[in-house]
Amino acid sequence: MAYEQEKLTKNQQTVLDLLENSNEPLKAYTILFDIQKKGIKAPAQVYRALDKLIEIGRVHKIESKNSFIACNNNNCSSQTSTSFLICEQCDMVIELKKNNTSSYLSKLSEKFQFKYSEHNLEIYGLCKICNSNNITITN
Amino acid sequence: MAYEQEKLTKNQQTVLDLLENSNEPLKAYTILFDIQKKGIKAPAQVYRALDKLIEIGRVHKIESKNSFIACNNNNCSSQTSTSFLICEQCDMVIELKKNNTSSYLSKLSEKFQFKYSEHNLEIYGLCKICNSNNITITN
DNA sequence: GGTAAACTGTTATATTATAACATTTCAAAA
DNA sequence: TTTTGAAATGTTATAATATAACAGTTTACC
Repeated sequence: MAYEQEKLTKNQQTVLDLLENSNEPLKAYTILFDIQKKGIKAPAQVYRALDKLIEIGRVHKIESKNSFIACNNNNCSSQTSTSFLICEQCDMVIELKKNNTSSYLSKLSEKFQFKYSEHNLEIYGLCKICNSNNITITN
Repeated sequence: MAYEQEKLTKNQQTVLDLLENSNEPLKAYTILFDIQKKGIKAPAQVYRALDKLIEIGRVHKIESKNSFIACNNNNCSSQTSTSFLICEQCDMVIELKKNNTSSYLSKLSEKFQFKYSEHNLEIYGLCKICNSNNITITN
């Protein structure tokens, strides 16, 4: 464990701390609001920190929600391909590791004579907990 | 062929015509600019037409590009799950049919005790033409 | 210690999207 | 064939998301 991680600056660390302690993806302006007490006052500061964190693989963007989430994979660094399971009910997100999907997507691309480079995959549905709650309620 | 299609209104048809004649996904404000000569003057008009076209499955949104593309599947109606191959070089997009991915994604979700409902999949890479051009150029 | 690259703080602005509301269209029920 | 109600329209205003630009500061490192 404990990969060598790039050292973060104050703003980057502040944004990452917030994301790592969140149970769901956060929007940029939510982040801004939540860390104003730490001296970050402008959107550009948040977006810059996010850009860097994304670049080094510590944070990912969930495109369909304009939201950001801390990476939960130790060795995601510089990975631009992401796959998420997103619970429609509680907003919890599970991040899948690249090896769960990349080879399949690469092969799928080949069928269309398309050279795979990277991907975003956002799967919506119900997490285990919400699904079992629903079953209980509706029976 | 020739599925019974829901009848479109003037604005919806105008927006759809533009998208169907485009070689790449278009942004909402590009659409607005391109159809101002047809009497559509405000963003809300474009977004309303897009919302409806998306709802009935004639148009899809490519989330990572904030762009819209006409559906090239005759029977996509009411389908919210989409999969695209997007060429990084020429912006061409191939839309995959649902049966290419859904069962795989559904099974993948199950491994994480997650109940699949729908998905967005955006694969980036090189289309056949751009890929072969590149090979030619770089050799 | 000099210096280049990266980061910061700040103001302004661009881009993407929706709210709100009065009016019009149009198909289908009375 | 009226009426009526849901959907669509035109319009103005504003919200939400994101970037540009620039001067000043910190940091790594030679």
